[in-house]
Amino acid sequence: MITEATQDYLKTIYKLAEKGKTVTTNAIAERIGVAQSSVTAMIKKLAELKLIHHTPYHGVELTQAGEKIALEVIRHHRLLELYLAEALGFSWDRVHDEAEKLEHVISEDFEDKMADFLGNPSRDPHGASIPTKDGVIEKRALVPLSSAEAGQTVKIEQVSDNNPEMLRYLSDIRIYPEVIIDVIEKAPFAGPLLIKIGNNKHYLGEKLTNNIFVSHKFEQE
Amino acid sequence: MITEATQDYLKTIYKLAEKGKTVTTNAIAERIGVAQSSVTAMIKKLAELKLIHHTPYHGVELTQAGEKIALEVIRHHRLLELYLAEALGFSWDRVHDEAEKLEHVISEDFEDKMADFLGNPSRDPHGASIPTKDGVIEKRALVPLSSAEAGQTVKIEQVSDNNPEMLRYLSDIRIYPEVIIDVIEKAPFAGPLLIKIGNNKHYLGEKLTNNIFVSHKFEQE
DNA sequence: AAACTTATTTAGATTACCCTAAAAATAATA
DNA sequence: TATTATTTTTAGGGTAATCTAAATAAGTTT
Repeated sequence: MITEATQDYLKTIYKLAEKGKTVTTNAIAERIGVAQSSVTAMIKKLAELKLIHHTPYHGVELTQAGEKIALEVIRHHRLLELYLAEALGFSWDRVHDEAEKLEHVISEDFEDKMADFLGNPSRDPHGASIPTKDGVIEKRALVPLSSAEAGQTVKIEQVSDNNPEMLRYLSDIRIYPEVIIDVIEKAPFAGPLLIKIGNNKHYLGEKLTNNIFVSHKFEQE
Repeated sequence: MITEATQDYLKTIYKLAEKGKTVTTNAIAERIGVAQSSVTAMIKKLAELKLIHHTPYHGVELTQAGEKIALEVIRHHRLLELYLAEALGFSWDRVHDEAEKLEHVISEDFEDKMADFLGNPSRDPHGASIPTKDGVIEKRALVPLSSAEAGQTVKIEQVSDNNPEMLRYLSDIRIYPEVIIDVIEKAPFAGPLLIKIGNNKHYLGEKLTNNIFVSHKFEQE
């Protein structure tokens, strides 16, 4: 039986791997919020179940079976986030925590009925891609807003979903997926960005701009 | 922290107590589907948490604190059942199992939003009363259909929610809460009942009539 | 290469829940 | 009342996930 903890580890490994870096024991421990030794123990278990490959001292990789489970959990999570927002009127800063608990317990039937209600959506409220039922996920080449240059016009594609306070601020200043913004200036040494949204300008610090992902307008259309 | 298992035991104790009989270790074990010794252990824990009173060899009783938790879980369960049916189109034989898992993980916020969406309902799809947010539950004097006599006209008030197969049969023959039926004849020695619903007649065995709860029409209005 | 730092793993415990099998208490019957 | 049957509890274990603290391996500096 695949436990909730197992699902959480697989999901976490998937997300860390997505960023390109090798997935270390440490990184998993930090992300999940457990001791490193707990991760070592779980890694051993996951490797026995053939859900990951583990090269001691050199990190882990999901097997196909492991990735399948990870994507199922992620599908649940993202469908839930959108469903909670659309059907129940949750604000976008609250959907993550609720989905985090529900993702492990809903049935296939529940999943299908949500997907149906939502018209088989491809993005969650934060702009993240929703894997299909058979485990296919759209891969987009997004860059953090922090890497944009003064003078560029970019489109907000996605924002991190796990910091409610940040999400509230972002909605205050009208930063959502699909919004087009202009980068007016960029202070040197990874300093704040001055951006323009409609008629408003805002300075955004690095903490923020690392968690906002954009595509360049000219690359889009 | 109140664990899921704790919630399940309290809910089960509440439901058994509701039937009038004393709540024995055995009854709890059977209902939850665990060994008796597991129940003994949990009883010890619940008594330490002052959620129940325990008289060894003579059963348990919920304290006020215990009943409060039980009613919260029951509220979650019944709101969820109705929500799943109304908002997501679940058939009434499927809502129980799904609600059984979700009831432990939804937030207060989720509960409130469901209640809102449903217009603060007082009954779930099987006719069971939904406790209010502050733990008040309407108590009705219902009798099993098996105790009705030939010639009586009764109103279906509630049916057991935990047997999907039975629920499918009941909806096949149009037995739902609020439906009025006539008891045509009753075979002796707790035999089957012949009932009339609209223009159709059906024989119902004891297994069924013990799980259908009615009120007598003349008592109602 | 030796010494230090950092990352990872092992060792040993803890908590929550569950189990089987045996013992003890209570209730039912001869 | 003594015996039998039933119910409940104790005794002793197991699994899954977690922890702290100590040991080991790998990577980095001097």
